[in-house]
Amino acid sequence: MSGLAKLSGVDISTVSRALNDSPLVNGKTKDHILKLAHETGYAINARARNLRKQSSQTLGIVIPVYPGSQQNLSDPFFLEMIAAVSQAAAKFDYDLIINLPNSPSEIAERRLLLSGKADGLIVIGQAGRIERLRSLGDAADRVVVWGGMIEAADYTLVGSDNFEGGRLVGEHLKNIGRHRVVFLGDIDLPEVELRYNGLMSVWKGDGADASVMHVRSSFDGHEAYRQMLALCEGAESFDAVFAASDVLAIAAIHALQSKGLRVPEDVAVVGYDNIGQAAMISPGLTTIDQNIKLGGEILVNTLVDKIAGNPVRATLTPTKLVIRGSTVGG
Amino acid sequence: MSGLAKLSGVDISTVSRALNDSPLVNGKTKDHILKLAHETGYAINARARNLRKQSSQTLGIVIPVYPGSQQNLSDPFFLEMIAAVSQAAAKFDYDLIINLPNSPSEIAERRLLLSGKADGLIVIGQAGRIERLRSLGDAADRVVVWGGMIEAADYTLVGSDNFEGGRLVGEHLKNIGRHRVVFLGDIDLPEVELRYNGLMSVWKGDGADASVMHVRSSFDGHEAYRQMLALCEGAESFDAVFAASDVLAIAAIHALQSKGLRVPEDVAVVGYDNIGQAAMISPGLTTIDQNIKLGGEILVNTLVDKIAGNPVRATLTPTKLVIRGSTVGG
DNA sequence: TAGCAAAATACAACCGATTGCAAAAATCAC
DNA sequence: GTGATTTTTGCAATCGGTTGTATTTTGCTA
Repeated sequence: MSGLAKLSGVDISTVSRALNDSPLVNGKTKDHILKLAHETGYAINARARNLRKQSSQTLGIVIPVYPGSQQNLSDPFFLEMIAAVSQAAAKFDYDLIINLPNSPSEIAERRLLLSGKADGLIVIGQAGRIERLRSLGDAADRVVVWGGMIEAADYTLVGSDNFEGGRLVGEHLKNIGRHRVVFLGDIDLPEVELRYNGLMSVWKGDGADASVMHVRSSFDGHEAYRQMLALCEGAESFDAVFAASDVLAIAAIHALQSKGLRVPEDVAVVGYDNIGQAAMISPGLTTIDQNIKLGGEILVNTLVDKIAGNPVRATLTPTKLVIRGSTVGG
Repeated sequence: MSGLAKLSGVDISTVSRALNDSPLVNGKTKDHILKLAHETGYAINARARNLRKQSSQTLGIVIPVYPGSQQNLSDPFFLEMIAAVSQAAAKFDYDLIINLPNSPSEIAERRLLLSGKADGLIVIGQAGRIERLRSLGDAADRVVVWGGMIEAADYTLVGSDNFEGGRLVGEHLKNIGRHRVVFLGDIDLPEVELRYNGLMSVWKGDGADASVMHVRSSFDGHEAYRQMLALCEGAESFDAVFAASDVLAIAAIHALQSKGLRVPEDVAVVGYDNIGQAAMISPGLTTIDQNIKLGGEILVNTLVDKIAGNPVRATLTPTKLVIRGSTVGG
C-alpha cells in the first residue's frame, strides 16, 4: 500500500480510502489508484486489516468426530453441511475455517474465538460439547449450534424439526400398514431422541397394536450393520426399520438383504438426511430431507446477527418426507 | 497482553517471551505469568501475531465445484480429503480455510494467498484451474495441487497413481474373464484419462479379443445414471463397467438393476475411491483405494515444505484394489 | 477578487503482538 | 569487594493497514 502511495503520489490514507471505495476521495484519484492497484496486482494485507479492524472476516465450523461424539466423519451429511455453510458465509464475504477435533480435549472453540482467528463459530451437534460451550464466557455470544431443540440449551440453537421428521416417518409407516418398527440409532443424542419421540407420537393412544423397538447404534455404518445382523438372528420380528441417518439405513438394507430379507416387501426401511446416495441405491431410500442448504444459510445468518450484537432466537428448519422404493416399491 | 504485564509487573515484551516459552525469561517469572494467563483465560491475539510474524498459520483448501469443473460436491471423496488434510494440518498447528468456489470466475486462490489469509494453498483437481494457477506469480510457490500426473504441469502435483489404478482394474477384469468393458467417466480430465489408459494397457498387443467402450459422464451420479440407462437401451453389449468414481459406480449399478441386469452375474462393476458407502451397498463395490488419508498427509507435508522454501518434487501415493461382491460375488 | 463552504488530502495515532538491542540485575572469579 | 560475565528485563521499532482530525485545495457567491 505504501508502494501504491508512492506510485500515485498521494498519502497511504488516501490509497486506503480509495481501495475501500470511500466517498471521501475524488473520483479521478480513485480511478487512478484502482488502476495502479490492478496493474501491480496489489492485494490488501488481510493480516494488517484484521488487526486494525478487530475482525477477521472468518467464521469457524467445528465438527466433533472423536469416538465419544457419536458422530461419524465419513457421513456425507457433513459434507453437505459444510458446503451449505461455506456458500452462505461467502455471501457475507466471510471465509470459513474448518475444525475437526478428534479428541474431546481439543479446545478448538476457545482457541479460534478468543484468539480472534474466527469472528464466530458454528458447532455441529451438541453431544459432549455443552459444558465446553458454557466455558466460553462472553465469547459464547458468537456461537451457534446445529442440533435438536432441547430445553436445557442456553446457547443459540438452529436445527431441523426432528420431532416432526420422526412423526412424518411414523405416519408413513402407519399408512403402508407397518406396525412392528425397529428404531435404529442412539436415543441418548438429543436429535435422535426427538426423532424417536416423533415416531412414537403417531401411535400414542392408538389401540396399541404397534410396537417400536429401539436398537442402539452410533452413526457408524459398520456398527449399525452388525446390530442389524444380530437382530435378524434373534427372535424378534419386525416389518420396518427407521434409521437415524441414511448411512445407517443403507447399512441396514445391506444387512437385511444379506440375511435374505427383501426390502421393502419383508421390511420397509426409512433413513434420515436424504444424502446424494439415497436416490442412487437399489431400492431407492425413503428418507427425511432436512433441507441442509437452508439450514446452513440460517446458521450463518443467525451467527452474523449475533456477531453484530443483535438478539436472536432458536430456529427450526422445515422437514420433508421423500418417498422412494425402500418403503413402497417392490 | 498489556493486562498481563500490569498484573505481573513486568514489561509486555517479557510477557510475550514467557507465553512463547522463550529461554530468555527467568523460570519463576515465566511460571508466574503463565499462571496469571491461565487464571484470566488469556489467549494471544492471533491477528496481531499474524501481522507481526508475517504468517497466519492457516492453509487453504480450494475445491472447485462449479459445473464446468466436472467435480461434484456431494461426492464423499471430498469429505474424506478435507478430513485428511485438516488432520494433517493440525499436526503443524495450521488451521484450514475451506473454499468452494461455485463459479470459475471466483479467484479464491489469489485472494487467499496474496492477502495473506492463508500461508499456502491446496487445490483439489486441476481441471480449468491451470491458467489460474499460472497467474499467481510468486505466490504459486505456496500451492500444491491434487491431481493426476501430467507432463504439462509446472506446479507441484500430488496424487495417487491413476494409471496403476486403472491397470489393476483391467487386470482384475481380465482375470475374471470380462472382455467387453464400459469405461464410465470423462477422459478429458487428466486423472480420468490416466485411469482409462491404465485399463487399456492390460490388453495392449493381446490378441485384441477385448473391447473398451468410453461412455462419457461427469462426476455427477444422476448423469451417469442416465447415460447407463441409455446404454442399456442401445445395441451394445458389455459384461463389465469401470466407473471413474464410486458415486458413478453406484449410479451405474442402480441403472443396471433397474434394467433387470444382475450385478455381478451379467455385468461386473468396479468403482474408484473406496468411499464409506462402497462396502455398504449390495452387492459390495469392488473399487480402487487411493489412500486418501495418506494423500492428505503428503499434500500438507509437501505444502509446508514449499512454504519453508524447500524444493519439492511431485509425489505419487500408492493405490490398491479392493475386491467385493460387485465383481466376484453372486 | 475576497470570503466562505465544501471537497479532497495529509498527518498521526492506533490495533496487539514480536524482537533486536540496550540496560539492569544477578552470578561468578579472584 | 571489585570487575567481568551471564541472566534477565525493559525500551522502542516494526508489521501494514484504518480512521479521527487537521489542513489544504477547490468551487462558489457576491
